[in-house]
Amino acid sequence: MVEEPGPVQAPRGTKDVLWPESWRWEQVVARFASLAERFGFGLVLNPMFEDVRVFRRGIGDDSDVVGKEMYELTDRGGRQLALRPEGTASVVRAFVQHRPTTPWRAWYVTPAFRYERAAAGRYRQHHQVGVEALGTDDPDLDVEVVSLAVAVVADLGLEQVELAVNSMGCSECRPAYVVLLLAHLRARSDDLCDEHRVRYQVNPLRVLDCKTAACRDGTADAPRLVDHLDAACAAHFARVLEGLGSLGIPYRLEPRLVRGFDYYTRTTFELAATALEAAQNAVGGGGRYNGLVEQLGGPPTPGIGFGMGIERLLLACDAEGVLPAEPPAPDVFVVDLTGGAEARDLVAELRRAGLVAERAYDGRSMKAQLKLADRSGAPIAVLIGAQELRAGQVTLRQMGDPHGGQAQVARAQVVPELVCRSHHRQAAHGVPPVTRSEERP
RNA sequence: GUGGCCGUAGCUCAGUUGGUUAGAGCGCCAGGUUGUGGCCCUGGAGGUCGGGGGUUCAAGUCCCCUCGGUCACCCCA
Repeated sequence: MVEEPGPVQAPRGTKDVLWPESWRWEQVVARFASLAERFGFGLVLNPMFEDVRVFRRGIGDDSDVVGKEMYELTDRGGRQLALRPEGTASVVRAFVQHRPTTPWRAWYVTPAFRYERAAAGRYRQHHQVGVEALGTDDPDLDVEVVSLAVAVVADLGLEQVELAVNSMGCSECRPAYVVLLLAHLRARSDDLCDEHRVRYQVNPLRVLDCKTAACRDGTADAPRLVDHLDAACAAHFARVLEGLGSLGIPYRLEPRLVRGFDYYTRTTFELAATALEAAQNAVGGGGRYNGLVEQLGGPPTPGIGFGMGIERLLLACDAEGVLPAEPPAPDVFVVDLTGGAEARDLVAELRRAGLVAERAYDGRSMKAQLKLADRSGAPIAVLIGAQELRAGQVTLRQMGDPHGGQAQVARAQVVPELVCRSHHRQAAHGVPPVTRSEERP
């Protein structure tokens, strides 16, 4: 086997996220964690690969994700494994295995792997944050879960996001509806798009979701699932919509919304970023899955959850010009003209005192070091030259000040002085300093 | 997985009907200023022209394959 020469690059559909772009990822995860925990969800960590049956039984063998997009592998012990293509099935598997007391609310952040043609906003390894809530069918919980998803996008600063909701019914009422739908599709099959004209029986619900003009037309007067829910599902859905209305959450009732996983029952929803031009504008989606726990070998247990794609959330932020990469600047930059030992010791002291301290290396010229200090964004530079060293002092230089204000400070006073200045600056920016007892008269 | 478009410096891009040592801006490094950043000036480093094969006296340019990106379909985050 002869290897290709030249550098090796990240596999197709994967990417490296470098600083400062990765700072935005930290923001998304931190803000999501904060909100989810405010809603009572606790972090759950799952393996990135599972027994392949977790996904076959959970998501459904006929779904595209399981049928043709899974990364499957056999390990050295002959186990049939798969990289997780989404989050829910693994979390539910963990629920069945550990049986935490219900209602059990868990949030997660995880990579997800799907073998598909890569494009903007569509990766072979993407990343999701999400939640799952198991143990109650109360429609008020549906409202909480949807409102959490809406709160997350709002917290990022996104405004152009639309919420679509639907009800998929349940195993009682959906089959009867599918019969009605099939009858309609059979009668109108000539009007459907090329693919669905011959394949509408395979997954009739999916035809409703088809974007082609033909299928749109051919299903315009098709029976709607929301009109054929049984009494219990209809009451549940009505309560969900009432709750959304009561909380002032705008939504669009979307009877054609059909999601790709087989486990959904009753409430389903999707968040679409309308600022995104590309087809990949779904930033999140989820719904209820009242039969999933049983399918994975647990007791009958209702559940609901959603997942959101970090890459797509960030693309949407780009499109709306929110959440720019603005990692905080260091508190101080140490410029040392005496060989570097002074900088070495001072940054160590400053960091022990809790400040973010930077410095230059390789004995660069003062001009070069100040240039780095400027670029770092640090508000203050500490200058240490031969004069300062002799006098036991340092020079504090105000960066960003066109007049370049400078002051001499005794070497022994540098750390407390800079800690003090840092606290004042944070207070001025509305960030509570670590200690503020001195502000009480 | 199917079809279209695109791959030239770290980034954004020029590069004529194939024709000498492949360019610009920004960024980076150094100097102008033997202790002062941003602005300016000068200089410098940096390129397997995505990779491989072919056509040709000659390929960044044409052809084939391949890898990657991207758009549509599909599917979804």
